[in-house]
Amino acid sequence: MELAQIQAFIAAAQRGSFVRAAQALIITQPSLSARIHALETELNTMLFHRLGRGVRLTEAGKAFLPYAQRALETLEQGRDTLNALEKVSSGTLQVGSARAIGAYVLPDILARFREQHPGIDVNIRTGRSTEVLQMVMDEEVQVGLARSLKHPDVLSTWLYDEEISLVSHPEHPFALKGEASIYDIAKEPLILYDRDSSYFQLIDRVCREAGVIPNVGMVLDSIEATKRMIERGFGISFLPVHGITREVESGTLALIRITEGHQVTLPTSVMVRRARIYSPAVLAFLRVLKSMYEVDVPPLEATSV
Amino acid sequence: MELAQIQAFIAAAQRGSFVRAAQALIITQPSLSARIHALETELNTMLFHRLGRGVRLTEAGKAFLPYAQRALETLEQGRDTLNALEKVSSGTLQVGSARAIGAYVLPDILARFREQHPGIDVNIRTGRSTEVLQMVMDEEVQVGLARSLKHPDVLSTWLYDEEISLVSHPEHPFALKGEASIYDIAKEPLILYDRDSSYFQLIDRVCREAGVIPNVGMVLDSIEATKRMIERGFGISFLPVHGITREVESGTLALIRITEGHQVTLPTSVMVRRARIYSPAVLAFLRVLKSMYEVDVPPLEATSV
DNA sequence: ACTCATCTATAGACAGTACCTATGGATTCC
DNA sequence: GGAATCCATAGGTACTGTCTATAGATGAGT
Repeated sequence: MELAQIQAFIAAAQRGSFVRAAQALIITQPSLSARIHALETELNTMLFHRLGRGVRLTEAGKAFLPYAQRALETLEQGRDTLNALEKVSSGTLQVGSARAIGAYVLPDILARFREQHPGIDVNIRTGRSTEVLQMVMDEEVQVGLARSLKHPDVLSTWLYDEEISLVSHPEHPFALKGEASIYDIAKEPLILYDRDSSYFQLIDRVCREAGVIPNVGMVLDSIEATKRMIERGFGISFLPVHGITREVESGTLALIRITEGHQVTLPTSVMVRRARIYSPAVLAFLRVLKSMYEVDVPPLEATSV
Repeated sequence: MELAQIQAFIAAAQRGSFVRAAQALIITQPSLSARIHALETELNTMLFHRLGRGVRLTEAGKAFLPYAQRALETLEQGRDTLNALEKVSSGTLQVGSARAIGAYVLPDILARFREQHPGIDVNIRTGRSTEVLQMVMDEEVQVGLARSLKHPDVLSTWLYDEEISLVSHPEHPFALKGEASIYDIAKEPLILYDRDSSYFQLIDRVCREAGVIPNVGMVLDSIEATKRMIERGFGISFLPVHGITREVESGTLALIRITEGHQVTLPTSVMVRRARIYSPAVLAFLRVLKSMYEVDVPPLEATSV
């Protein structure tokens, strides 16, 4: 059985004539006759009575017709679904981003990306790093930017280390001195945010490794809220440097060096689901990351269809 | 799009490997790879991610798979339906018959037919001649035996004239005399049957053409009941000769000649729906009729598949 | 890190197919 | 009875779908 035979069968059934069915399918009448004959041979039954002028469905033909029509309609619906999907995803890029990256780093990346690829729409979804990993796994997004996490089905490429700095009010004794020791830090009320985040766990780990128990004054739910509290003198915090460049330049927040020289960083990666081939939009985005961060992104050698 | 491509797509989706899908479809792996590639080219989308070992459906592939499976299932159901239809009708013959023919003439025909074609089952459906015509029209039966009726879509071939004879009790004055006039007949209680049948209309017409009003004593519902009443002396009747041969031979009923020489007959035909080709069983049946009645039956020159 | 196994994709050859035109045979219409 | 129309067959041919052989890529094992 071939789809061309099914098409011939349906066309002949609808028109009662091999000649008119052939015209409709833009083939010659002997070709259509041969298609019908081949189908009847394979099904081992006559589908049409041949009259002097035209044809008429047999009982078998009448019985088979609904199935034939439904099968072709189903394939047409499948094709339509793919076309709709293509329309939706063609020229778009889904990016998953950890919150800190999404708010303070991704805008620069997107500005550069849009310069070079104005026709590609980008949809951003944010979450914690583990959530971003899952989005990539489930193909809810095509590309993820987050703290480096490992999974056998995901290809991660390190881009940069996010620098985390101690921050205080500009008139705080730490700011006047320009530096603070771990011992001093432990005595100040510490403002943190997002107890479940990798950032929170990082700060907690750094303090404990330094042998101090952090004096957590409050836990907020965002970097922005944290900045406002520090500006009002309610405490100090560790924040990603990318997130406070504007406040530091305007003098409302101060970066404090740690006397012992501790460097706190979060390695940040780009993640894609492992596959042989990536869409042009994904490849374009990875090229922008490569040029901005001057690192090799492995999938870039793969070709697309 | 070809069904072979759909089959390859489904097999690969189910097995996650072109090699195993090819094995399942009993083709080589490059053939399967080519089928998938052709399908993806026609649909203008990737259906599979190619991994190092095996393949995985893309989102587009996942979206298309249910449609592909449903289409193949639908065609399989269509094929199953035809197989079931074939099983029902293969080796069987549906015959529609007028009641008088079905009871007294058809048995001889069927005896002869079964001698020559023991493997063909015959299903008989009876009714009045107009009902038999409709059965042939609707293809509820393949062949009809009834009073000759005309329809543009039905091919009728005369077989014989059914002789209708006056019948009485053997000790009835008519039987003793061996004949009766129309005048005499009109004075006797006439027993008829099936007021709506062509036979009833025939008798009524013959009497009126002879200028007499039939003295209808009773109307029964079958030839058998009519015979029993005549045997009990309740009246006389006109009956098909084929239907009373046994009673005449055993002396329980008598055939009465009509003095004026009236001959009452019903022309009897075989009917088939017009078509170019007939099944072997239909052709076999028509051949038996041809040899029994020594008439040409037109469709016999047509060939079957 | 290297080698081997496994999988998909490509290239070239070729038998089979699906289409064409021409025309035969049958039926219908005038 | 002849013309028109329709379906079926025959012969020719360009194209297709499959094969084998092998290239290229990835993953597993050592």
